[in-house]
Amino acid sequence: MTLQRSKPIVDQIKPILKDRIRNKVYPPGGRLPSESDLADELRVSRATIRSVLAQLAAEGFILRRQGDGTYVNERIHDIESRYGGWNFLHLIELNGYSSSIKPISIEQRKVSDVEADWLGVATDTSVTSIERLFAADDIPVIVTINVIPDSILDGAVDLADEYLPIDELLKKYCDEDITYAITDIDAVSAEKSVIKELKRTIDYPILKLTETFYNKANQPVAFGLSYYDHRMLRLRLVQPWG
Amino acid sequence: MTLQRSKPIVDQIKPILKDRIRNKVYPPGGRLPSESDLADELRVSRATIRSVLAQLAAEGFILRRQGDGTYVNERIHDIESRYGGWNFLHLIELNGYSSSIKPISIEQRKVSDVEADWLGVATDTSVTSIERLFAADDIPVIVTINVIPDSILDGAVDLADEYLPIDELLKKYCDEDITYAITDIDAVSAEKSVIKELKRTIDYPILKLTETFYNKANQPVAFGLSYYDHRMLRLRLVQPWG
DNA sequence: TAGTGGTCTAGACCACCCT
DNA sequence: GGGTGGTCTAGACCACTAC
Repeated sequence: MTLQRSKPIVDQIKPILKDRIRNKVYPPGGRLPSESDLADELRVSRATIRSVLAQLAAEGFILRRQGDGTYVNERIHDIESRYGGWNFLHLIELNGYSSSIKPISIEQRKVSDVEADWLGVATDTSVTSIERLFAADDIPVIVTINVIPDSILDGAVDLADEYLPIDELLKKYCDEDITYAITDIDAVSAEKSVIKELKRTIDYPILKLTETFYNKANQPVAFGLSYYDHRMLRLRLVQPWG
Repeated sequence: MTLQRSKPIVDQIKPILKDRIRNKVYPPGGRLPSESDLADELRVSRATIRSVLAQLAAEGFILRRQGDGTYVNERIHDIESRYGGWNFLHLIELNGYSSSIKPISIEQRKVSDVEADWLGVATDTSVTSIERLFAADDIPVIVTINVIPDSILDGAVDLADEYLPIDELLKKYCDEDITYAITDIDAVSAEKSVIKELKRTIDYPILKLTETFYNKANQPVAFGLSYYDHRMLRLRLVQPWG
């Protein structure tokens, strides 16, 4: 195991430890080696190890107890099924289903009022809208509509890229990196347009996620509306306290 | 401004910078002093300052750009209204409403099946259940039911403590600190029992939050069910990317 | 008491942005 | 080029837990 200088050491070590947890080299509920031991083994400073462990703790993978040790959180075997990060395909797989994605439409059109508001653009702005359906074991569970202003889009979106998550689309077509996202969560009765895609009976509520994505310059670069059938796929948050 | 040695410096500096942002010493969208300048001013090392700034960035308050500077995120003036942290009274205030809390009941009873499942206890376990109503401008918006196993409770809960958030209750009556919480989010039709408290028409969906709280030993110490009227109070997440 | 994680320092070098 | 944040090191001391 050799560490390269090109990539941050932290980003190289994190997947190593994640793999060890996944492969039960460090078994569920079991203790990890001490910071010093890990630092020695991986030939890095203790501060670097600490930085990695802090990230894993923030994500809930490990629990740290002063004077005691660092332990694998056995309750979070499916921790990546939590909200945040946002790759629906991955999310579905991690919940034990086979995932598939079905493009519904790609079109250029004027923004809606809601979209213009969140994106902070004029109401006659042209956008590219991508509507997609995610299925778990071929059962439709999520419908998403993503909207990107044409002004930042570098060319038309290739139909072959319909499966790409929003952050990769932005990277590929706008060279934009998402810095953070704001999500509002609502409960809604399944509207007719949505019901059609989700193929469910009309009378039970689903979750509506209203997302806005910002770049490094703090400008909104994309907007998303997702209808989420939580009966198949739980929307789960892990919140470190304090 | 003198820093004490007793409390971690990071925890002393963080509120200082937060205050400066709130009081617009560092105006919205404006730039903070460089890490070195802050380190000099506050008489700490750059690493310490960086640790504070990393926390503020993770919470969305500031944006950091390599080679450029650190900026106040003007979009997050109401950032504390995001989910996580979990003090509903505070949340309501930050949304610009006057907040109030109305205890509905405190009782000792057997756990329900759902509660027993989440808490990992036997079905005949005795628990203390606290049901409360939170109002914004006197309009009921949240109903919460918190459940704590009597086995870890140190004495009966005083009626005067009904206004305490769950983490403070656990601290006071069990001497337990919450390490993390897992929350599942559902959309539900307002059930009759809930409707009664929320005083709404029956036919629109609300959010149901199912929370389990864990201590340092990774044992569930409390369970909560909250019904959340998102029409008055948005449920908002801020997600740092990457 | 030994070993753990928690905090903090001082300094180095790098990547990046702006002018 | 000069300043910024990003990464990393080596070492120190402290607070806490388990034994």
